Amino acid sequence: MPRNIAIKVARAEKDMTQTALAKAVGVSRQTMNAIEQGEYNPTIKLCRSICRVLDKKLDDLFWEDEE
Amino acid sequence: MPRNIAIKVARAEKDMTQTALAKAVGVSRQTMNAIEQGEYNPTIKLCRSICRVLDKKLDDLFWEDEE
DNA sequence: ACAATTTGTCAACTATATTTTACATTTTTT
DNA sequence: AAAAAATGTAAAATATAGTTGACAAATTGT
Repeated sequence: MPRNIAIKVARAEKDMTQTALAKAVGVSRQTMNAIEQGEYNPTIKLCRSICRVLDKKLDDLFWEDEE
Repeated sequence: MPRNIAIKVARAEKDMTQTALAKAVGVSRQTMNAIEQGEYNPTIKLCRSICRVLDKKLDDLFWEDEE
C-alpha cells in the first residue's frame, strides 16, 4: 500500500499534527501514522471520521486506482 | 449501523446476487450479507473492491452523514 | 404447489486492525 | 546549538473483521 499523501496535505491545510488528528478522530497516534505511511487498511468507519475532521470526502482521501 | 441499501441497489443494477458479488470481490457470502445488513464495518480495501465491481465511488456506497 | 435459488443468521475459528508502552530519528523553535 | 515537539517504528496484547459450515426463511421460476 502506498503512502497516503492526501491525508498529510489535508492535515496541513487544517494545521493539525498527527497527534491532534488522532485525538480528534479517537484513535492512537500510531494508528494515524500507520495509515499515513500506508501500512494498513483502516475500517470505513475510521475513514469517515478522518474525512469529517478534515472536511474531505472518502474519494478525496481514500480512493486508489490500482490495488 | 444502518443497512446499506445503496449496495443492494447497485448490485441490482448489475443483476448480481450477493454470492456473485462476494465472489467477484473475494470475500465470503456471509461477509457481503453482513455489510449489506450494516452489521459491520468493512476495511477500506474491501470497500474499494466493492466499488470497482459495482462501478461506483466510495462516497456513493459508503458515506454516512451521521455516525 | 413444488423446486431451486437467494438471503438472513448463528457459532466457532482465524486473520488482522488498533492499542499501549517505549525509544530513535527528524523537524521546528528559541 | 540546544531544547522541544513531531514523526517513524517495533513488540506484545486486545478487539474485531472476515471465514467456514450449516440451517431456516424468504423469493423467484416452472
